[in-house]
Amino acid sequence: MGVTTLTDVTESATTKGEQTRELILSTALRLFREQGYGKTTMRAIATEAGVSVGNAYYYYGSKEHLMQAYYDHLQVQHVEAVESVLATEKAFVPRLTGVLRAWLEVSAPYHEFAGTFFKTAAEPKSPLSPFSDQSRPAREASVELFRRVVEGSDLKLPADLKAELPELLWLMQMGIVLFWVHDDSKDLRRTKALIDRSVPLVDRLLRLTRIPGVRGVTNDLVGLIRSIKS
Amino acid sequence: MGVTTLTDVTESATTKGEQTRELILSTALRLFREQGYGKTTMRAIATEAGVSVGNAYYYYGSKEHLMQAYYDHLQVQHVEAVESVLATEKAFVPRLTGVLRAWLEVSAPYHEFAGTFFKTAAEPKSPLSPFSDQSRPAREASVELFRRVVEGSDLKLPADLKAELPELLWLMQMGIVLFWVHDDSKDLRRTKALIDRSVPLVDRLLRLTRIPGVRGVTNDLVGLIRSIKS
DNA sequence: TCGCCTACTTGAACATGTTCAAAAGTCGGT
DNA sequence: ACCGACTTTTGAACATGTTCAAGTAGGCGA
Repeated sequence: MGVTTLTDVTESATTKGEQTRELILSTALRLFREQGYGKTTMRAIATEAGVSVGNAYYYYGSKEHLMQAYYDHLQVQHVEAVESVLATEKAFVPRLTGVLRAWLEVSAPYHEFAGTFFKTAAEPKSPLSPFSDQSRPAREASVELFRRVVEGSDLKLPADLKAELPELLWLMQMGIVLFWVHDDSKDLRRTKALIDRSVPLVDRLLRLTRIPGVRGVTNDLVGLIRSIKS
Repeated sequence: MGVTTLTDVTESATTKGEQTRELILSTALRLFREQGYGKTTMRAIATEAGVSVGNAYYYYGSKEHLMQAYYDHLQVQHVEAVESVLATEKAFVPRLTGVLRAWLEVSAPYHEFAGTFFKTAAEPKSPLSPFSDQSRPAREASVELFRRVVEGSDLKLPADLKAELPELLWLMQMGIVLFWVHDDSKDLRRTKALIDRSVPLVDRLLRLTRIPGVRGVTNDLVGLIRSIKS
């Protein structure tokens, strides 16, 4: 009950129940897009889908669960959108930039109601929290994406740093998302600028780790990260 | 109406209205502490304070505004708690560590319901957002605190970096707070470890900026920050 | 004292997320 | 066809944040 999986919404259903479940979800996502999360009531979703309110709750434990499903949906779209970049670009900077920009494009239609999304995502106990158990699959899929960004690139790094880098890049993306949520500039100009300027900076930073004097700090950093994760 | 100031809750009121305002606030804060934010209803606050529900809304536009007031309260306590550290410690590492640990101590009683607080704080449009206009006074007071940490310390830094550093430290604190919110280890062991290990790391990083090869990256970073802020 | 204006207070009404006991449907076994 | 168990569906009821039209109080000028 309520265990959402990383599957496409458009997937065809088998049993009657699954059909209802997807009908409710797709209706909810449409209304979220059309009028925002806050203004979409559970009653509206139920009415629009032609079911009762209680029925929606039978399949989704809460309104937030519907948003969780939306988030998974986004994730899948992002992975799909990113394939061409990963296949084409080999240099680290355009590779990472491409992945981050792809996320921006996929998420753009939802920018307006993304604030509400992150509002609930920020709560530790919420299943929507990017650090929660429930979103582990989505998180791991995302980290895996950044692992591919690192692996397939021309970066030469000490092994220990290289191992932690995907998670650090994931964290960087969280930061960018946070910025994006607050960004109300025209065409998300500011977020795009942030990406385009911070990626080369990260690139330079990473290459600095070869300087002997920097190496000690890098080791400390890796040590800190590891101790935090355990 | 609703413009909360950075004053202590215990401040004595003059007019009848101000007395009511503070009665409502102190009652709310007490109930928040006793049973958590989520379980404290506006009706309970009103009843406990001996006023009507509508009266609470006359002074505080929403339940969130009451939390905003709580946040300001915390801020004041933190500044007070930090004075002795700033007066005593002169080296950068214990100075910053002391300030961050003081925050931890002041906030500890509220750790349990802090999650809910940050939930609403994460929403861009919320007045509680650390980036919002409404919390500008609190934010600036906090940045000012870190400016004093930097100014009074033995750090030798390039002027441009030194100018941006207080805001960067504020951002670092936001990160620590985020970690803290999710930290359910005994006695906040993990958050304490994070502080104790990351502060020396920051210290080493800052001192690295004297190395010529690192200087270029530092300049880039400062440039990025400045362009973002405008 | 009277009238009136502003500040304050009230509580019923409303909007919406959520629950739950009961009804309706489905399906395999006999 | 009927029974029984399980799944699905219903909608009224509930909890709680919020609004608002109406009432009350205090004070000030005439």
